[in-house]
Amino acid sequence: MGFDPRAMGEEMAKRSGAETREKLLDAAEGLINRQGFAATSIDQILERVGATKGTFFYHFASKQALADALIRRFASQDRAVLASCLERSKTLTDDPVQRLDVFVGLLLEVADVLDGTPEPGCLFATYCYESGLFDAATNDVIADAIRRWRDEVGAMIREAVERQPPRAPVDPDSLADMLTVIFEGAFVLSRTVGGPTVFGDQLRHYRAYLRLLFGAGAA
Amino acid sequence: MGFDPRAMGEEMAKRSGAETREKLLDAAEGLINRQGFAATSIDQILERVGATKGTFFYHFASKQALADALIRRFASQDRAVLASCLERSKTLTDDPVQRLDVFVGLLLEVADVLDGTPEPGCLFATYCYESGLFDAATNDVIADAIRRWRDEVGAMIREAVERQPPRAPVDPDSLADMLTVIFEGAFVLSRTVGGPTVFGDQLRHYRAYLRLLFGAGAA
DNA sequence: CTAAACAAACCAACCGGTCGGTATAAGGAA
DNA sequence: TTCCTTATACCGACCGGTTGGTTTGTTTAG
Repeated sequence: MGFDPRAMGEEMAKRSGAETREKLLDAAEGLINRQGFAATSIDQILERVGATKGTFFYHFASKQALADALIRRFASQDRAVLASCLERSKTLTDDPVQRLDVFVGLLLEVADVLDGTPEPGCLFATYCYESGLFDAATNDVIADAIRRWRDEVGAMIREAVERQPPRAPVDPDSLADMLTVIFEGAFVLSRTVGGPTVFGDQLRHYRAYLRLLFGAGAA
Repeated sequence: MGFDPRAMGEEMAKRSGAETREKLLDAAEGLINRQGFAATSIDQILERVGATKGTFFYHFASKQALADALIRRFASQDRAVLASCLERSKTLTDDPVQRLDVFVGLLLEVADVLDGTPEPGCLFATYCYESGLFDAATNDVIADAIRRWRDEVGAMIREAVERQPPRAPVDPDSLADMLTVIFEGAFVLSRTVGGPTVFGDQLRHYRAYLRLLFGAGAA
């Protein structure tokens, strides 16, 4: 968001190319969240921002390029969330089993934010249900992002399993994937039937499952 | 499906309006699964079926009407799966805790089918990520279908909880919703990173969670 | 001067939708 | 049986509007 302290008067600094680009991306993301990519026209995006066609094609070579830039930005934010929770959980505890629990606890804060968002959406899912419209490179961005969660969370789970044998046999990869599954599933649930604590409730189930598996205190 | 026993020769009965309608729905579903609704043109559907514009608008008043007919058909199939698994689980055992386990076991067969499908997709999710394109009645079909799962599975869980207090506190509704969440999440996972046993693995985690909660098999 | 944005006209392709017409089969009346 | 009517099912040319994208030129700020 970062305001520009110099230009708080009335007129925003006209000479900010990157800012206009971000505004175009923001408007596109909002519209795509409701209608999908195909139904979102360039004119609609332009109308929201208050720009003209020339401006759009100055910043993006094509609509496809917009789509690509958009998921890359989204994937970057997603990566930041993962890295932040990962790092904080490592700082807070050294025990692998506890760290896993703390990690999910930190994600619960993210879930609360999503539950407080009017129309929560995930660009990954939106794109994947229109995957036929995008080229391989664009689709790969999504796959890479999801695989990163699997790798990082999977590593944590492996450490926890090593420290404390789970109460039931566990496949670390699919158990790590389950985090993605729960988030993506919660998006669908939230957008269809709604509810004020969908993300939180589902993530708490995941945490309860982990706690039962690694049975804190009791074995 | 009901075949016409009179016209089994070679030429299909020309006078089969319902059949053409189904073919249009099938073609539309396939295309929408890959591109979404907005990007799927009527001409594309027609080309697949080998029909012309006049035929389409003879069977459907508009593209919106096609969308509506399509989810209603999908919701009807979805309802059939739920009813089938529900009824069979009731036949197989009387104990509420076991019935829940059997029910999920039957769904595992469905999961195997999905894992064997080239491009598994759920129209509910596809629509929900383009929800801005459909009217309220169309969107309601999806919400009703998902609520039905919550109600039916939620009732089973409540009976199980009553019979055998779970190892951790349980909210029946959100635990029932978790089934939908896992399926929908598995769709996204399957379509992005792929894998031959995504649905099965995730559903097995759900079953493992239930077994740990209700201590089936081992206590 | 150059980067960044505005303005407006223009284009071919495609979109959802309309419309007049046609082939076929069933049903009734002669 | 033959003829006529009627409804179903389908055809394909056509229409106005929108789409992504282009072009050419002007303006503004650093």
